[in-house]
Amino acid sequence: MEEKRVIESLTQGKDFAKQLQIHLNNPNSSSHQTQQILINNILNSYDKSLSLLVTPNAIATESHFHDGIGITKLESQVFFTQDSDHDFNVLQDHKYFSAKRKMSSGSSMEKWKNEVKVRADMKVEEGLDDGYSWSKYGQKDILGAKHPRGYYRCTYHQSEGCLATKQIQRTDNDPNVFNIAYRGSHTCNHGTDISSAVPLPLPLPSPPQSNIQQENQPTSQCPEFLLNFQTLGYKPTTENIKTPSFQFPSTSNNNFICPTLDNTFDSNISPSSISLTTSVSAYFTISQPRVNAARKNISPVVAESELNNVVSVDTSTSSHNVDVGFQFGQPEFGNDFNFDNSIFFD
DNA sequence: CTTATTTGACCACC
DNA sequence: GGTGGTCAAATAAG
Repeated sequence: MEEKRVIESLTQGKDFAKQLQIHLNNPNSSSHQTQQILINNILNSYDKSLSLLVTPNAIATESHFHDGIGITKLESQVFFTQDSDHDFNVLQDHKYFSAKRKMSSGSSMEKWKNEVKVRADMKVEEGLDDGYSWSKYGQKDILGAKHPRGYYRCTYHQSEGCLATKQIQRTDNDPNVFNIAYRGSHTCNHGTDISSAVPLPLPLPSPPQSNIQQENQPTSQCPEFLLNFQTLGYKPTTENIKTPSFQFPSTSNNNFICPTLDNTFDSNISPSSISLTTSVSAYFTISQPRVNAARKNISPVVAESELNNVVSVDTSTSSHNVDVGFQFGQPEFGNDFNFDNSIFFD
């Protein structure tokens, strides 16, 4: 397993190097920051490879992140528009929820798998849509927290027995930043299809901005996922999905930078890197399951943990066909995507 | 009318 | 007993 991870990491580094080469050959379409990002990605790929070889134990910890988040990010549907008056940033925090967070029902329940931080410098009530349909079933004031925590479960909890749940809570420091915790696996047929990730078009990065808050910065020891974007004109919960507002935006002036979802690159996405994305318009999504029926040939019925793994894997492997526009190696999941999840269950 | 959300009550764990 | 998570009736929205 370690070998595969090392190979994946090295492959990612290679892919980023290719992207860098492309950018260097097309200076007009590539900013210096973009190139720096790619360089950082390359270096971090090597760092990861080395760490995997030197400290195999780190893999165990790392796997938590693979298990934990992923899908929430990959499935996040984010609409960026340059003409927006809003400034919307997303900080997705790849944290494996610690064992201390237990469910009242006891050990039989899954622990919270991950936490996503979502920054919304606008009136976004809750966190990002993640491609699934959620229904709120409770809200609770949390001790020591300024803002209540919302409890959501999959809309198909009753009809299909889907056990996926998530919690959304504003952070104390910044009400515009949300912590989103996920638990359970989607067993419904309505989850997002990761194979349908919509790649964003070139060209790349617009001038950087520097208004990004740097709280919860990722570290190499605790990979976190960060995204920044502008304008997210939607509310979470089921409306996002039902509303066909998620349409691929005009690409003419849209730039897209999407950090890879693989923790390999989490550490790459430094706040400075993130800032590069703050002025761009972009849209990324894995799919609109109920909208895009063309992808039904690819089973969306994947346990969340699996999807999380897919995220990680695909980021590392799919970078082979990563569009140059994806500065952080945003995977482009093709329909021929083939995921061998066995490597994550070693 | 149907569906989703709100919110106080209830339950389990520590 | 305090706290977090869930339930379910009431309410709101479509």
